Amino acid sequence: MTSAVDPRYELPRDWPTTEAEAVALQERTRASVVVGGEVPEPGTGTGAVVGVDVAYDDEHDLVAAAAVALDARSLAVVAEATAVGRVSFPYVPGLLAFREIPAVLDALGDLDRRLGRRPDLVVCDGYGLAHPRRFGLASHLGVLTGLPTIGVAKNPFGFRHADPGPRRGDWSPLLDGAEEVGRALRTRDAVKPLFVSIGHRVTIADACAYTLHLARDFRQPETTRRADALCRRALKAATL
DNA sequence: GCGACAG
DNA sequence: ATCTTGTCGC
Repeated sequence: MTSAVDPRYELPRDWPTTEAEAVALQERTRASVVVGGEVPEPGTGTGAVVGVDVAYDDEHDLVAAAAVALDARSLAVVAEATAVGRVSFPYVPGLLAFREIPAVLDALGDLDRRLGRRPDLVVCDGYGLAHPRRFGLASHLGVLTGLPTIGVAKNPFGFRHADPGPRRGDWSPLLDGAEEVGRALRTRDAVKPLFVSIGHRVTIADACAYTLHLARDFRQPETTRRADALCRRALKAATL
């Protein structure tokens, strides 16, 4: 007998309600992250690369998530899915996953059914291992779904980094003390770098290679741009 | 106690 | 994240 809903896209029963529970869950789940693995070379895969993002309307207590699948080679949009729900957790630095993942899982599960297969890679807006407890949004989503994930953020959070060279592709280590937790990666010549980190089942080199491939025309990856536009539209539609 | 702080 | 007009430039 086949279950109607894939359990890999369901919220765990022990999903936290308080900050203390959330931190404790991160501490005991961080060991499940897999660093390294094989994903198809950027641009040569025959599968789909998925971008996820979330938008909020705190006035109406609404949250809208979007998951957009792009053809790994052409970057053309092949499938889209959205999910709307109630905001269930406040924004707390270090606990972003608990605010975004519920809606993201819903959208991702729907997208999987529409695609008819699992994505090659999921690109998240935020961090993976570059996190106070090495378990940011991208890593958490990866562990829950079992999918390869990466985190691409627009800000360095509290981490240190030297300014990368001026050209697209130039990068410098993102450091938490002496530990390298990710990379500051320049995706466009003379434009502010992005901050890339491993989510789950990928190497940092592949994470950066994919980010560059997806950010061919703009500073941000095409996956993130499409997902961002879609979740904003879904939020407006839900508000009206 | 003060400041910093992904989205 | 979100509140927000025009404006400079490709």
